[in-house]
Amino acid sequence: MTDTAPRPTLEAVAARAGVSRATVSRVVNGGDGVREPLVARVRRAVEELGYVPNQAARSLVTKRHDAVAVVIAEPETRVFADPFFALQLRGISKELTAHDNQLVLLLTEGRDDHARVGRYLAGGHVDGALVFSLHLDDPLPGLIQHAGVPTVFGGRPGWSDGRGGALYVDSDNRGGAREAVRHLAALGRTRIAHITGPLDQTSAADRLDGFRDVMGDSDPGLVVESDFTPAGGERAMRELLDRHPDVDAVFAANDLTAAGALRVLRERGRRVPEDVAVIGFDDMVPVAEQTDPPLTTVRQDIEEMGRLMARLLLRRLGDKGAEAGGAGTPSSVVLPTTLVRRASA
Amino acid sequence: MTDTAPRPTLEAVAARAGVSRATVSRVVNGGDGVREPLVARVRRAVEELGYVPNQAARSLVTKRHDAVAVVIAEPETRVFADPFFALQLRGISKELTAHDNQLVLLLTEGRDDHARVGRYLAGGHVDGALVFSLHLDDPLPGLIQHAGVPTVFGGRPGWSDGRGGALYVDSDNRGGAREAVRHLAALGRTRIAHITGPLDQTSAADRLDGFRDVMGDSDPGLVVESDFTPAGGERAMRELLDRHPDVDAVFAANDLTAAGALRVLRERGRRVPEDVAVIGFDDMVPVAEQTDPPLTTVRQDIEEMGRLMARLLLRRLGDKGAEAGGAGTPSSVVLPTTLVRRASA
DNA sequence: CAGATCGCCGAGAGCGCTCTCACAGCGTTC
DNA sequence: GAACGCTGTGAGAGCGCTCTCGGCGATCTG
Repeated sequence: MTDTAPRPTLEAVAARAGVSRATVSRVVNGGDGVREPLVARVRRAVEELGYVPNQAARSLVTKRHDAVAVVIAEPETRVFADPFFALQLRGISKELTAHDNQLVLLLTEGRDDHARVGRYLAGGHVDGALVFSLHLDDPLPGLIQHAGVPTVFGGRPGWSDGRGGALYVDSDNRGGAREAVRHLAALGRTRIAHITGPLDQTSAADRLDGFRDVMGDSDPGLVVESDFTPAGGERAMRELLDRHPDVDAVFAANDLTAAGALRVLRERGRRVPEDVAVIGFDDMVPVAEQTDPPLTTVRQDIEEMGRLMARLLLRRLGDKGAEAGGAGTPSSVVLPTTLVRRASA
Repeated sequence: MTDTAPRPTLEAVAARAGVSRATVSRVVNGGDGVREPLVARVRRAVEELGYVPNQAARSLVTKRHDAVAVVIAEPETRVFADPFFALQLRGISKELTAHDNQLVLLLTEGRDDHARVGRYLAGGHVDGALVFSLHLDDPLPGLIQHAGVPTVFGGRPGWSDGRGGALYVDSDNRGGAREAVRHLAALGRTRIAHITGPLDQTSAADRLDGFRDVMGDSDPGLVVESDFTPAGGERAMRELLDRHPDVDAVFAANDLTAAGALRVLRERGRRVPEDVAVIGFDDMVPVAEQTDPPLTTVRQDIEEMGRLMARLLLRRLGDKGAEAGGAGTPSSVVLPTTLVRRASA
């Protein structure tokens, strides 16, 4: 409640320590090239006055902000239905704070927001951006690249193959899907179906590719497109059961979908996993553990993805500066997945 | 990749428009007191050059940052198990961006992080803070008050009764609990139990109070302390069933706990809701809809809570400045809850 | 129609910091 | 013992903006 205590400036610290502003600045920023007795004196003055550098003034001259934007597009859709982004944020946050960077969160919904984000990023308020954009046709990535802000994407952007240079971190959706389907096959299942996610998202497309890697195009009827929701899972499962009553295994593109499928299976009197084995994707623990039976699924290390995204970006930012150029330019990363066996397959 | 295009300054815009820096500044900040032809000329120059104000320079003189910190303490515990914080964040974000404020996210885990956050807030990088601190003994709120940053808490802080002035937004945990228990009573249940959350959190304590408001202290054995987790819910339910086999209704302090209880009930052969009616709290949709049977629960408007928190803070910040003082000082808000009837009660 | 008033605009100071540059002090070399 | 390097320190400019203040033309008053 003490209204705006006048925060001490460099000048004040300098006066108290009996040195110049420049020396205090040097000490505050690492203390290279200042002799020990002075360093101590300055440190003490800083301590006594409770000096904290004014970031605005600093940024003004360094053109650095030590801040990174995290852009999450269209949160309504999916983001907040599961802890996916929360975990990524945690990973990002850890890495960022470890390097004294701030996290500016930008949530967007709809087109006008895109413009706002574009302006913000172009405005040079942050040093870089971490962007989550799920859909192929999202204009956001384009805007951002246009803004010229160093960026790392969460999940492979749909267009990244052709053009070079887009940095991203993704998990091995295709490999994970393969593993899931192989597991079902190893269980002796022969009529294995796949309920996909929305195929305009690379994660869903990649999981479908993984499925096909193992199953081939043999019976296209066993692939039903869906939308990552439980309701979608129910619908797809019904369709599947009607068209192919002999189906004995289902690989669902995510856990929510699997949960929906599970319900329909029970309702239709199929036992899981005896009659039909089910595997999900994501390992959304609160869901996967609550289903009946608990869901076998493919886990991705989400927090680690976040951490890696931040690390990649920070490294890129560092390279531009005068950091040790030894590490070379960073490149995109695809993280492995692991199959988590519970009861459903 | 166009390395740091030299962003245009006020000076540049002024030159192009043939006016002074001051005039451009006026136009950029609302344009009061500048005659129309000039306004238009400046606007055009801004457009043509793609001018974006340098926030650092601006903050340096205004001492305003148009940024608010959101502090989430100890995310590991509970935060990321459910979409609770994600939804709050969304509400906060909406309100903040509507008033052109940025959201700086600070996630903490452990004591050293507290110090870091304290330093950051004291450093005056943001105009205010929105703080989520779940536990009574959390030192963070103290630190923050000490830092003298205008703050709004998410959820009633444990100590706020005695001391004055702490602004918070909470949902009506006590009232919601009362409603839940009354609903069970109206169903004709007489042996109503309560599985609590961790009682060092005000939300859990308030829900217990609400339970007692209706049930009195009649049978203390019907209250079992737990921890907001599914496993805790299972444990508590078992204990309850062992001690009171005649229990015919359970009010669980949250949905996760209720899900655990449901499982034990089924395992022990009790039908829900016929033998035992169950109500949760939170309306964590992905969980509440997946349980068998779907969970009756108490919903709180989480996104609205976030929005309100931001609104309160913004208003407080505005008051300090030269805004219309008409609205008076804002005060804490308690949001109503609603009972969502599904199948479990 | 003179004088007071008002609205609009420009000049200039200064926010708190970093960074370059000059210079002081010291040790080294021939 | 003079010339030369160092290293450590201070002086000062300037980052891009806001905001006060003073000037000046236009309007209002008596």
